[in-house]
Amino acid sequence: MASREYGQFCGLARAMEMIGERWSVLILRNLFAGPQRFTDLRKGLPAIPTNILSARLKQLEETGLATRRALPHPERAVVYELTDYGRDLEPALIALGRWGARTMTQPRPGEVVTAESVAMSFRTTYQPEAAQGLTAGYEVRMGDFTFNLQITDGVLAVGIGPHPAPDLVIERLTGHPIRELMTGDKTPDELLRDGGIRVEGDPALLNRFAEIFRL
Amino acid sequence: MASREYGQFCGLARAMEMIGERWSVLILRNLFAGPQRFTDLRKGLPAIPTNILSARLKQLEETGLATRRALPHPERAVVYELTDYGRDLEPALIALGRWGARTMTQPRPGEVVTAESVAMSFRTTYQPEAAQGLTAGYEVRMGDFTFNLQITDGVLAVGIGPHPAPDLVIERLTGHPIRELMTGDKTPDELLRDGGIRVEGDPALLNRFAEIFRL
DNA sequence: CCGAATCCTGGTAGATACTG
DNA sequence: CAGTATCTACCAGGATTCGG
Repeated sequence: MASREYGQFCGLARAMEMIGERWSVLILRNLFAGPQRFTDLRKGLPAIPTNILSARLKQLEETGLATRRALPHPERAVVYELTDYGRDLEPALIALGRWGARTMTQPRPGEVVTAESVAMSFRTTYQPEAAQGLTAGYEVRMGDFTFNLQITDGVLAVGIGPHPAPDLVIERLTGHPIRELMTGDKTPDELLRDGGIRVEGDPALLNRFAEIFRL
Repeated sequence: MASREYGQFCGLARAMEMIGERWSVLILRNLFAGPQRFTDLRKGLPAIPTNILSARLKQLEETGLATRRALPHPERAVVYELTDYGRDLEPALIALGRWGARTMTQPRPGEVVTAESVAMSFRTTYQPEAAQGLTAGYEVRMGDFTFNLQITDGVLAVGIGPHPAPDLVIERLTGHPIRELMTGDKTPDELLRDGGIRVEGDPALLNRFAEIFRL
């Protein structure tokens, strides 16, 4: 079941036996965006060899972190999705991602930005204290990617794709305004003035956004 | 620097590039117990090949998570210790260890219990809310291992070895009383009555202990 | 004795081709 | 679409050896 063992009776060792192999946590990260087909995972993990993806999915299923489900008839497709047990990894992955983000100044040559990694960065930068009691829906459009961020009574849910009923739409026009907003390099007003972003909806929610998602 | 890359501009991917190889996080876990010599690490990681330990330490040094330091003259020894950056991983490792501990009912055949893994389990089971404002020093003796747990204004520090001035000493006599205390399988009174443990010091702190460390 | 480096073997990952 | 098959390259495991 566990791939290779460490020989220690230790929670951390058990965790690493289950998710410590190459690619496992990135597959899990992508599954947090919702059920994914084999091909979706390939698209979101451009560098993964297909035999490895196969092997990892099999292992995640065996260890009870994900399930494999065949969609009903007309859609002849298979989807993988997290179990509750797999979903319980979220705090750990957020903590890891937050730690790893500290060395992320610029993309290295050859590095791509995927929708799932951006979705993850919304989770890692989320400041629950700054969103105390807030309920609001954001749609964030960044070139090819669109995200829906639903905050319900201070609890964040991130999805890929448009928001059905956003309170505020933030659209990237030029540069990296979302990142600048989250780092504090630029203020919302500056970005609106110099044309980096365009917004629709309640403008007060833009300032709130900059407080809630802090790098 | 990073061992093998994932080709994604993502904090989680960066983290896994730095600590995702086999044994890395267990080495880090052991370094949380304080500066360790090569031989200490070998003792705490009985199954690690020495060349791998060597290679990982070199990598941890290169990536800035640990430093290698030669002790001053009479002690001709080398110690490895965490940098601040390495220490920042603690929340992530705690979250991972807590998640992994859920499948830890019984040691599997061949699995050993090391002092560092027990020390880690005190960190993962620690409930800060239950220790609000508390300041107390515990010494926990479990057969070969002794731990010092210092809680200072609700903040926990775990060390291996005796406590210089404990407010309460908990000594294991038979069975697995500490685990039973932490799981709630037995109450402090039951354990005192049936002789599983012996305590010295403020007995009220024993009940507090059972609230603070919950599996 | 401590802290490794070296060597060999076997297993896991990477790249690509192929198939139900 | 969702994988399997095959081949190669690299990394981990285990034992031994070596220098300070």
